[in-house]
Amino acid sequence: MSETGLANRPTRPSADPTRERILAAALDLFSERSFEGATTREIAGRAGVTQPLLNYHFRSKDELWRAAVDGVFGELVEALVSREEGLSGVDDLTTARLVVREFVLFSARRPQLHRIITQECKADGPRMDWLVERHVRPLYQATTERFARLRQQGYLPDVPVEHLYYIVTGAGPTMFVLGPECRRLAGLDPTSPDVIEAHADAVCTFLFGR
Amino acid sequence: MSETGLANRPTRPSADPTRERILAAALDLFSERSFEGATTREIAGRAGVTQPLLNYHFRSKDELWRAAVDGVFGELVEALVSREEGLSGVDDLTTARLVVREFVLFSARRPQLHRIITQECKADGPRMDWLVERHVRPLYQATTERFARLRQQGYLPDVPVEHLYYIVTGAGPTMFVLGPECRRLAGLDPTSPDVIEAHADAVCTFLFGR
DNA sequence: GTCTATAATTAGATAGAC
DNA sequence: GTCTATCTAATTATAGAC
Repeated sequence: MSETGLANRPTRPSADPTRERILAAALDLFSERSFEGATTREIAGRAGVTQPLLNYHFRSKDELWRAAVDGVFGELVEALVSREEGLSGVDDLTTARLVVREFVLFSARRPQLHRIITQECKADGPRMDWLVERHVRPLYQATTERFARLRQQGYLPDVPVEHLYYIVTGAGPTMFVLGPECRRLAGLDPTSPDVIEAHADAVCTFLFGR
Repeated sequence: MSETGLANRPTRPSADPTRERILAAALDLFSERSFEGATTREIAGRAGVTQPLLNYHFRSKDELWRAAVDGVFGELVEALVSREEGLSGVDDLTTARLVVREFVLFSARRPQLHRIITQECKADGPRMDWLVERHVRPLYQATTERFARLRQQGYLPDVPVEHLYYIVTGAGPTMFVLGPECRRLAGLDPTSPDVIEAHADAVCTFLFGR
């Protein structure tokens, strides 16, 4: 996995608590309302500071967005890498199951990541360009390589790995990305551990069988 | 299916060509850029008219959005209903396969629908409220009822239908929702008939087995 | 570092001519 | 119906005090 670049990614350097509160608020609002829909005033308000302070800590709205995105992707990579590190000696199928499971759990914990990917990758643009090349491509590489190995071993149906990638990244996170809808529509709380477990089970059942 | 209200939905009344061009441009831009990200000036520009004309044909930006959304959902319901109408006497499993397949084909043809659902259902708001109650809930009802029947007959694994719903609405459209990303990342053209067919096959294999 | 005040830009909507 | 011109409000970013 190290050849694909997943592991050697920097964690954010700053530990300024104000800066961190701004980043957390920015991630929430950007992911819910999209880049244009989120206003810097509201981000500041949720972080408990005034709006011009964002321009002190970050050069622009755009740079604030990038910093917030770097944060969540760092968390995802950290979750996947540390999950896999605890599995030396375990067979490929079980490893894959557990990594996919970890991916679903992460998607439930931080649906913001998939919300932002969906917002920015619907159309070409400078933010999509940055997002794909910096963050999404390494994950795509690692994932499709894993799926290819599993398919060769007969653990997955004969489906091209590109399609498998979009099936898994769709089936896993969508319930959590559409959390408010899910609550209204299905009467399920997508933040409850039971629901999250059930969804991870469901996705793994379809992917790998019972 | 008629009890769930899928069939008795009005088709849009107007046939004014200018109005239709505005609606088409609005659907594209709203779905790519989100409600706030799409400007009425750009919608007007793509439709080949001036910005104030939108306020002549539609009371507000909000009403324009609703009209555009009514349009795509009308197309989806029309596609699903007419697909099923051509299948009297066919067994339940084959019918389900073909309806899911039709859903994937529609998602490839009109990814705008899922882009808009994703944008609006990430957070509660007046547009999510309207969208869910008017359009999404009837589809959710019809879909989960179908899945419940198939599960009883043993055609689907023992997974709660709510999870099945989010697995299918995630796995089917995501490749097309993220069309520009897919092109860059996987080198596949998600508008090409071959790719669309392959994805429909992959989703059906994933869902119903070979 | 964090604030108040404000500049510069841009958005959606309206008035009124044709 | 469609246009030009313009109003009002809201946005990001900057200046400068503390």
